[in-house]
Amino acid sequence: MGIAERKIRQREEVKASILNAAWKMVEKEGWQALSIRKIAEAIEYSAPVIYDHFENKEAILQEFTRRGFCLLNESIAAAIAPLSLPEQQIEAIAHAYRAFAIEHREYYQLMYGLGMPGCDTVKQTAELHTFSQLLLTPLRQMAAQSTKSIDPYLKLRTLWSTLHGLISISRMGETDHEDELSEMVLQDFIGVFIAGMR
Amino acid sequence: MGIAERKIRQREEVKASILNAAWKMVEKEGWQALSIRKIAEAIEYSAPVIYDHFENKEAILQEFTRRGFCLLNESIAAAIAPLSLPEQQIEAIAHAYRAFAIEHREYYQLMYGLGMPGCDTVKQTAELHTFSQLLLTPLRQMAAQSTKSIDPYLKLRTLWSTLHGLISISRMGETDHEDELSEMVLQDFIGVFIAGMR
DNA sequence: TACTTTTGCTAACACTGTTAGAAAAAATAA
DNA sequence: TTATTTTTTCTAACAGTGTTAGCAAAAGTA
Repeated sequence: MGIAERKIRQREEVKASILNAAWKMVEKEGWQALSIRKIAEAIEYSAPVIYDHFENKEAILQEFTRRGFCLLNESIAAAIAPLSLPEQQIEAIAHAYRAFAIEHREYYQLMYGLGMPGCDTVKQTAELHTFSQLLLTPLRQMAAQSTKSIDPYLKLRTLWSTLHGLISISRMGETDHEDELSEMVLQDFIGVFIAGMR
Repeated sequence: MGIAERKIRQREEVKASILNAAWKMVEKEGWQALSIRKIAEAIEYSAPVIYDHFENKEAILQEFTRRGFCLLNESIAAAIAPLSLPEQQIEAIAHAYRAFAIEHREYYQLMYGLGMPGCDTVKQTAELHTFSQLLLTPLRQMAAQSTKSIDPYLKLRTLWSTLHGLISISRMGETDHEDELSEMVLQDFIGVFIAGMR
């Protein structure tokens, strides 16, 4: 009986179309404008149908948060893959992080709860662990090579904080050339950060 | 005719009670729970009265953002006042910033649009300029003393970014001892940051 | 064809910010 | 004091929001 399979397939098609429609809306009008009723209209179903696929609106945002971190992890993984020196890897991570935040504006906004009621969602995202490990590996290598006594977790936090802070502050900036400025700040920070670990 | 004066006084009493009621609600239930109707109920007026004092809900949030930056600026000014060495001042600023974010959780959340639809409000806050100047002064002094060629604006951004990132990332952390960790990260960063400017 | 299950819809609840227009209160003028 | 004008404040409504209960229709099974 392939009928059960078809039902599952159709179910997942609807689920995909929900996320699809939601994403289109976010791209056009931002997270604020996203509403269950508008998604329903876009997929040509009534609003309650959405609750057969997602527990609530939060769950939809959670799914996008997860996807965002997946994309970010892939970006970073790809950036460090061709490099072997931990210093170079750290620099590559920083640039990949910034590039992701600029390229995938909406994703980043949601992931870090900037102007959204999805702030508590992040810590429940499993992909965050992968992200940590991705940064931790080169930091551990550098800590091992260093003459100083260095805590890789501490450095992970410092690096991550500055990267995220850089994006956040840059986003609320007034000037038009925020991108160039953030590029320079990043370059400057990375230099000091790596020098501080040697 | 003291009657006009009394009217103005009464008007401002109502305005103050709006902000008062709003703040109490935020302290108890967070920014998400703040609603015009609930404020109206608390001050024992009908909802439209609020629009005689504030253009819209955003304007109320804007006012709190302004107040938040005032408080932060005062905190920082008080912290650097007894110190003369720019290095010490920068360190004091960093600790004052962190202390403010921890002590005035809700203020900080609003000021930087964490989980709130008041993200665009920040750049319209005049007090932000004072804040910049407060950090810029010791950074300029250090840049002048340094053998290197240092851009104080660049360093301002780096410092601010890391401070804000530190708070943000720490807030979405899972562990209970986030405060101790952020304290250590801050200490570590300040060391590297100041060393990098000498 | 009759029965059962799944699916999807309408209608409603309890909210939200915001505005128009009427009613009540207060201040001014006669 | 009475009449008029101005100011203040309210009720009611509009257009939304997320979410749920319960019914009708479609689809699958016997």
